[in-house]
Amino acid sequence: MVRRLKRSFFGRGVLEVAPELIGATLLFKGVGGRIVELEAYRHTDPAAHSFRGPTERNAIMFGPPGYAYVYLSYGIHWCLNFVCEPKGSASAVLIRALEPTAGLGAMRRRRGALDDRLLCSGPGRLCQALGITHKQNGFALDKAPFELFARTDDVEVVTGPRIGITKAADRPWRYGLKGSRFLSKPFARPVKP
DNA sequence: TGCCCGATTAACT
DNA sequence: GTTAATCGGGCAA
Repeated sequence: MVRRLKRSFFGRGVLEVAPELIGATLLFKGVGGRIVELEAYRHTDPAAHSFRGPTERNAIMFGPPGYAYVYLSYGIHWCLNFVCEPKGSASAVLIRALEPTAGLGAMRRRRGALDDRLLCSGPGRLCQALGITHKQNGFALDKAPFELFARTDDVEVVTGPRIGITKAADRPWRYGLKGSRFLSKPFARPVKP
């Protein structure tokens, strides 16, 4: 039984929502896959875009949950977030990697002839593969052209420090599907006692 | 207005 | 391992 995720799914604590999204399926115009990696950002978190208050860029983060926040990273790459928590809490999850399952042809065309492992393994890569840009900023996640489906299988979720940030880099708010071949980077193996 | 730097990636050595 | 590409946000002046 496939269950569509509604906007209300996101109206809870971002640290609660984040692990539940691992294994969920994200499609944009029928192209996408299974979410295998993401990171949580809260407005009380110095690494979050919303930390210093609302601006033109981050306005969507301060709106209601269940919408897409898309921003340009390093002047080059688009990155996709899902807004979480009640309106005004300005928290979101950054979608960092997908296991491609639908529309492989379109993804290969947009990304160039690469190893399928590199199609969606990174926040900029997956936006390029799905064709997501600033035009989708503010789109509802439970309405076309977006589709989101809850996971249907049991998954094992691993956590670790977030990637590519300098502030609050110690907080373990990166979540991944254990053993996935489509992570942007491996998670550190637990150290033996 | 000017300057620095970033929730990144690919192509280097 | 290192670094260029590329540009908007945020802050100092």
